[in-house]
Amino acid sequence: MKTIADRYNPQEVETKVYQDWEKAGYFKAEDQSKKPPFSIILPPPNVTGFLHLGHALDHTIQDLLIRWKRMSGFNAMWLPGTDHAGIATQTVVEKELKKQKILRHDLGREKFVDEIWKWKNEYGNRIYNQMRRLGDSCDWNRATFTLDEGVSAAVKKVFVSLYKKDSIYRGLRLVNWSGPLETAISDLEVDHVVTKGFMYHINYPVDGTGELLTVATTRPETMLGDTAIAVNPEDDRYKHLIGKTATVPLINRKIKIIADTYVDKEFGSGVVKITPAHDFNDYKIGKTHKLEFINILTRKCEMNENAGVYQGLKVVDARKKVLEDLKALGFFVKEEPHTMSIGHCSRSGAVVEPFLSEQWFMKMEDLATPAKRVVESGTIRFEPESWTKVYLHWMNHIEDWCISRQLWWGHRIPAWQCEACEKFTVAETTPTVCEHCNSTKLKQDEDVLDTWFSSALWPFSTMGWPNESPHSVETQKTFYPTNYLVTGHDIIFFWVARMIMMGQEFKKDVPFRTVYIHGLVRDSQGRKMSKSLGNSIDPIEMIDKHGADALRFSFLAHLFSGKDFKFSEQRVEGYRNFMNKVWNASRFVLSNLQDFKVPVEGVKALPARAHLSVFDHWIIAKLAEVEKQVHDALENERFSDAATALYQFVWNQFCDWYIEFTKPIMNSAAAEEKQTTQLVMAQVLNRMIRLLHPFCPFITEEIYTNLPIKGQACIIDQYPTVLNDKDFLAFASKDAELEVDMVKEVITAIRNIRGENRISPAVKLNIRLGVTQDDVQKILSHNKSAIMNIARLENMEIGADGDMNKCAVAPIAIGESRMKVIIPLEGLVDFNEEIKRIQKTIEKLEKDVGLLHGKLSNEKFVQNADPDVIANDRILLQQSKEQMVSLKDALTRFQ
RNA sequence: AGGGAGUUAGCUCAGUUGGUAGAGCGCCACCCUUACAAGGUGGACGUCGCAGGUUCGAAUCCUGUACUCCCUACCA
Repeated sequence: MKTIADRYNPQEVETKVYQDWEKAGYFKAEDQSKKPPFSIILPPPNVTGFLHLGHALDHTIQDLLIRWKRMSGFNAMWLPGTDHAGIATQTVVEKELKKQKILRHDLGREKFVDEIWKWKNEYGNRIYNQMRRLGDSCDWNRATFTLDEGVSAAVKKVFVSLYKKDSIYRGLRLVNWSGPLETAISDLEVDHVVTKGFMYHINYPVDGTGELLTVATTRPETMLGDTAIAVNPEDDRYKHLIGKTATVPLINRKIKIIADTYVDKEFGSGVVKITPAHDFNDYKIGKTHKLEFINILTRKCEMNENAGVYQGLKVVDARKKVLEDLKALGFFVKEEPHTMSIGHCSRSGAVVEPFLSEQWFMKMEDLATPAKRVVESGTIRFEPESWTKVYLHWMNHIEDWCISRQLWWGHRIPAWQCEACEKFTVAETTPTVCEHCNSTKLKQDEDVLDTWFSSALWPFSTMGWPNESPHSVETQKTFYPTNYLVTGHDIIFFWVARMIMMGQEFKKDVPFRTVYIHGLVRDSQGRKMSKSLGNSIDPIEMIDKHGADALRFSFLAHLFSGKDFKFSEQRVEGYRNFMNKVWNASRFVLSNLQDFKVPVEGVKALPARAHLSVFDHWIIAKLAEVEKQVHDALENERFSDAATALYQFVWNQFCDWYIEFTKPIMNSAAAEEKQTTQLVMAQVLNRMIRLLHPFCPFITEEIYTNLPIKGQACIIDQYPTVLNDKDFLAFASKDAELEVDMVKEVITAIRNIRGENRISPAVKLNIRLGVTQDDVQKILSHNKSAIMNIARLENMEIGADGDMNKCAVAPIAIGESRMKVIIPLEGLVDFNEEIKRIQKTIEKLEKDVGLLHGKLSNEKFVQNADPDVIANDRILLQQSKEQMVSLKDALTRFQ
């Protein structure tokens, strides 16, 4: 038998343990198996990214599920992957090249994309290796990248198929535009920042009347693109001007004065300039009133030829110049401070401009209908359930999705424009002739697809769809739909909803059964983790310092139904301590099994009932309890309940009591009794370690290797449940629970008196247990040595109360049993502390008695309350009264 | 503005059918008791946001209200 180090050192074991798992192939799932399938697809992190705490939380939950199911006899498959993350990756590589003074456009598309591939090949495995540090038990053979050939084929097939049924179309629309990146970006990539700016009031002369209309705007430079002025139709101040025209200062364009209820009479001046090509609201008005759309910006967000003399200026400079000129020409009225929220590009930091451009769109309404239905019907369940409403609310207000991006990194749109007829030919393979005019002059669209397009297909594209090879077919048959999708609530719309739609459309089935939504990881004060705040924490650093198991456990033990997770290193340290506790408890057991004869039946070996100590029966009862708690909690995704139940079993039952109770048996008892306890101890530890494994896999695997009774490896050994463990758990005993509770109460009472009277643990006490009931006397004398050992006693008498003169007294009542712990204090302490202690107890009892008496003398309570509750209260009242009497008596003995 | 969530100990949070409020951390005191000082034992600390209502009884159910957070859309 090996011995293990006296302090748990995660660094020493984690790498080795992980390599052993991987070498043995325990993470691999079978395409075909007699075992029931259980599958999870990992939300793919950015291929060039680092593992952050959000991933760590997300992965810990998934790994817990996978390991639990794997141990529970399932063909558990966890499919890892990485995302090409269009904008993010392109930006990173672009920045790197800039350091070498190389610009993207200098390289050209092909060479630049080659550079990104180089980057991907160099750093693409970094995050996988970080995942290994966390203990992720993914089936690495199935690892997929979003630009892999198979996934690309799926993307093309889906695009073409949706285009053919008119669900994908091309259109001129206003989109969020990032100037530095020269691309449209999704709403997800826009950060709204509350900014202090100004509201500028500007006069527009009304043609022919000599009147001036004062408009209020935060963006004076956009007046160069104005094509109307709008007022509220009910606004008496301006009613007479509706239908007339006004002149835009600086560029002298004649524009209509129109009426629209969108205009708020109370806000600003009640007059709004309309710039349909540069504002989302104005765009809508422009559409309804059929206004002209004048674009005044270039793709780099500089002023274009429509801006006249302002051409070439950046937006902010144009604003300055426009204001100067307005002042010079007398059109400027005033400026007022104004707070507004401005969209910024999350990648470049630049202000996002609404920009009119040709883009590809996906019609969402038809796709949304079946996707709503599967959630409404409960085929897909959100956990926590409240996200269902959020999801449906969004689906009911869904808008078409701009799927094209003006980037180079990503899935290029499979559409070819004809130079002759300008129409598009959309196909999975490069077409040779235009399908409209048979011209051969075709040019592929320059744009790539939004990253979320390929993500939407992820649950089935990773399983080989649409390839029809046997492997692909079997994989899909076995593992689709998956069981869980685990992710944060920030991407429900961008990802979860779209996967559901695509699953329905192309697989005619949901992509997953349960969507488990966890909160986002924040710092200990609840702030977002960000570089600028300097509060971000690297999970790898946490693993280096405290071990992966401690990090994982700290997540699982504090994961409360979808709430944001406030991370604190202190808490990780707490669970590091717990890991050490597990380690040392195991060490204790192993050191006491040196002479243990391993039964040939191994884990099936059962103790001979006759020789089981009451403590053995008791710990098995507690084990049965925790097995049930853990199972119920995991089945209901109450991960923190499971973690907490295990924590308490290990620390408060196994370590605090069972180990202490067994010490005397190990040291002095008869060989037969010792052997039985050894067997129970080995069996309980074995189960405890297996129960803990999905939560903290490394330490448990390492301990498991050293156990005398064990299977092949903890990771694939059976997960204990009250069902599959029933033979062993049959040794649990209710009587033993009652008996041990009694012993624990007595010991606690003695410790309590010791503590409050500050009697040193070094002082061995002489005590008396006042008991009149025969059966209670019997139980206590049975357990005399245990009590004496643990409570550190010199002598212990059991019998009548005797002389309680100058004694500390603690009454105990368990069920029908009554006893008193009586400790003579003469010569040990100053009595004042004990008098205070007793007085405090009496006060508490008086309060209780008053309360209970009040309740029980209330006729309505007696009439209406549950009989059990009444009976219980009656017993409590009687007990409290008895205890009060004996304590009052004890108190008089000090005078 | 619309939608969602929350308010319980100093901090982070449990509290499943209403029946005298719990855990971990932190704090205080005492202890190196032969697995563990990353430990042990004991202790202090709560008007359950506020106000009503239902009930014999409310942290829990109902109504109102204050505050906080998140999401979506944002007023030119």
